[in-house]
Amino acid sequence: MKAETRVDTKEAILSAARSSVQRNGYNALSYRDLAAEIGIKSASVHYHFPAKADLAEALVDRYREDAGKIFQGLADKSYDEAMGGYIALFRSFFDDCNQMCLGGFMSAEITALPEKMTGTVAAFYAAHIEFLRDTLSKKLRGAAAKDLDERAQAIFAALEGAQLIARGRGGDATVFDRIVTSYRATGLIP
Amino acid sequence: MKAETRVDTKEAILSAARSSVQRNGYNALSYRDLAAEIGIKSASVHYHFPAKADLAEALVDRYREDAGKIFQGLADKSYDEAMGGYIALFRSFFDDCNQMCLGGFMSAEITALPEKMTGTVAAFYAAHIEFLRDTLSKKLRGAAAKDLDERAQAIFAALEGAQLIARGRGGDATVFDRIVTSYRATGLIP
DNA sequence: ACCTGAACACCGTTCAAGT
DNA sequence: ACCTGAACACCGTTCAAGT
Repeated sequence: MKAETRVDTKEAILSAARSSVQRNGYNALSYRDLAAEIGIKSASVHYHFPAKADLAEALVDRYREDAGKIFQGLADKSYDEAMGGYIALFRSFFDDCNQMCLGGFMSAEITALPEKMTGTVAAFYAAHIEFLRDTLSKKLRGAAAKDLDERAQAIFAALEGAQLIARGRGGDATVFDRIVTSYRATGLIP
Repeated sequence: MKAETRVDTKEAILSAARSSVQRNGYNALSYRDLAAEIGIKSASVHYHFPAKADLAEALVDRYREDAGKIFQGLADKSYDEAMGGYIALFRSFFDDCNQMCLGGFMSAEITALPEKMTGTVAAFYAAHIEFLRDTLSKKLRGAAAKDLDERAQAIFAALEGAQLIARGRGGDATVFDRIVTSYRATGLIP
């Protein structure tokens, strides 16, 4: 089918937009720049995503799905491998132009987004908390479900913060590494 | 003197801009909205701060100075009071329209700012690390200076992350509180 | 010294018009 | 179904002109 051989415009928009937002944030994303990169006009981007908020919502949904696949791949691994893989995920952002987690950007720029996006961002958080809870349960066997949830949320927040601060330091991955080492040494990350 | 009785325009710009940036970020700040709020024209804002980046730099510098004054007020307190006061500072952002730390926003939006701002943001970080290092030294008496620095950086990053995630949850201060409780319980914050 | 109106090239968004 | 040119009200920035 033709539709499979040619590059799908909607997919091309999502891909380029995701890269741009992870580099510069949602407010800095330009429909005209995006269109130019793909080779269409900005009005065409509006055909697929009427408003910027629609594009943002699609981006976060897709982003959460992709994270879910990675989490699935780590699900049957040991605690050390699963937690190590999860942390490596956060670290990988620095390999490509000091990018940042989409969820972190959406939290910062949440006021620029419609109310509806609150639920979209919450769903993204929930996916992370769920993975971390399951992973932590491998290590902290006797722990209550509520305690695992609290710990998962704390580790997620701490890693987002480590990424944010390392980004502010020019995308220095060793800053991220040293902070994570402290998280492990103090016992936040078991 | 007249200059003392009337409200200084430059000060009014800085004050309004700070509030706006802490709510919505740097990219969302509008010179025209800012001018309208103060009662001048946007071209007048450019007279005081030629480019938005100049305003951002002045904001972060002022912000760091204000933080320094608060740190001084906590300097001669006990460890518990100093650390408690520091954490209360982060929590206070939620009391007023889900604001965020200026440093956190600048880290996220660092790509929208000129290279020069890297040093400005770094100076802001350094002020926090210094305060935390001095505070931690009250509790961890025998610790090496390097270890205190690492721990200070980790706590700072973790608190920025807690604020970011609670902001993404609609500015729920109890989310921030629960995360901080985990930081304390696990030993990241002694 | 401080402010302004007008212009510039940008921006998201809309819509009638094309294929 | 998908794309586009043109228009709209916005944006940061510049500058000659005002006081």
